[in-house]
Amino acid sequence: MQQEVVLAMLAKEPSHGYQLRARLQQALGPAGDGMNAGQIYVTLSRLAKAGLVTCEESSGLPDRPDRKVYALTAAGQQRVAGWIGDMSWPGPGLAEFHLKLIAAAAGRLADPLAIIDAQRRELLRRLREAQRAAMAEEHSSAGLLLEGIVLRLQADLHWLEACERYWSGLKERS
Amino acid sequence: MQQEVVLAMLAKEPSHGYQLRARLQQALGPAGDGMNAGQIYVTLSRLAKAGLVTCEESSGLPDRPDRKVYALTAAGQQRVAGWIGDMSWPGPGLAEFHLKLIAAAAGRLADPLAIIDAQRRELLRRLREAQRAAMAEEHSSAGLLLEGIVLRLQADLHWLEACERYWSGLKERS
DNA sequence: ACGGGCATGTAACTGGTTACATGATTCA
DNA sequence: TGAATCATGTAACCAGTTACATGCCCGT
Repeated sequence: MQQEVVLAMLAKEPSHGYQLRARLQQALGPAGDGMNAGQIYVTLSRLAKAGLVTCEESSGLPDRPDRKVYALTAAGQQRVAGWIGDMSWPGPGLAEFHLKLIAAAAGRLADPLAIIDAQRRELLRRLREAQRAAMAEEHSSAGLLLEGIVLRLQADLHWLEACERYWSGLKERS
Repeated sequence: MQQEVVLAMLAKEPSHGYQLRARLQQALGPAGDGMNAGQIYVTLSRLAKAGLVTCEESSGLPDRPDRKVYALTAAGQQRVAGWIGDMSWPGPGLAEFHLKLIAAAAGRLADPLAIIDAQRRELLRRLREAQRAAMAEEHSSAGLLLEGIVLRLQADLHWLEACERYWSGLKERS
């Protein structure tokens, strides 16, 4: 579980580990399977050690198990803000960007539509760059690879359109 | 640098580190930038420690710098074969699959067209699965994410077509 | 010969992943 | 009650990455 993702989930509100995990799975749906349960706690403890997160015993009910409530520190909030502003496209998967939008909207940190727009500009830039490189490498093996990269970028741009429709629909309904 | 990639480059013939790096960069072209030079040696030494690779001093010319020639062991060849046969689609990037085809063709380990075909079947299977899941999650945030996954899978399938054209062109010319 | 760049190699850091431990909750 | 499961937490492992060390090569 990437640290940024956990931080972003925490940006909405201080939570227990299982709450974070539940929200994560709800946001990702079936695409979010295959992640180890204990992973989130590893990440949380490392974030705490790095000072991005504080951890308090939830002393609400005396006989409850000793759960810990995690909350962002100032440094943590800063890192989340930086992450949201970072427009380098997440190669590995779309989930990261998707969670970024959700976190930005839930924590009222930024306007999802603005993020989508900035991301589109960045993606278009890369697309042009890849297309230019593909021209130069035509009919070589590297050119073939570039063709694939171009196709993926175009698919991602189409997905951004879908994101825009989704989030603008949510916005006008609020 | 993923270990499998280095092993695959080594499958063609025993080589020095810089030969591997050069071949890698030629195969990837501009898409292969941004990798640290020393990375390959880290990987090679770890592979040697794991017994997948042997390392001999190149005692060809006596006064040359003491380069090391790396070669696959039987276990290493087995791992490469397993990697080539593994049809789980490489999420992170297309480069891995691309290198797989190159390695298979160069080492005469498998027919690239057969790999492409098997990969297409697997991709189609995942596409159907994602589309079915997307139906169930319509208009939820998870559904949006699934839509993106579908678009990427379709793009990858189109790229496979391009791969097929490329490799079948190479084949008939040989 | 000397300085910069390059091929090579090594050590340490980081972060994701796995495996397992512990106590609580639920259900037969 | 006792087994199964779950929420939580910890320790260790592994691989990718970075930073740096070393020694050769080449141009001036």
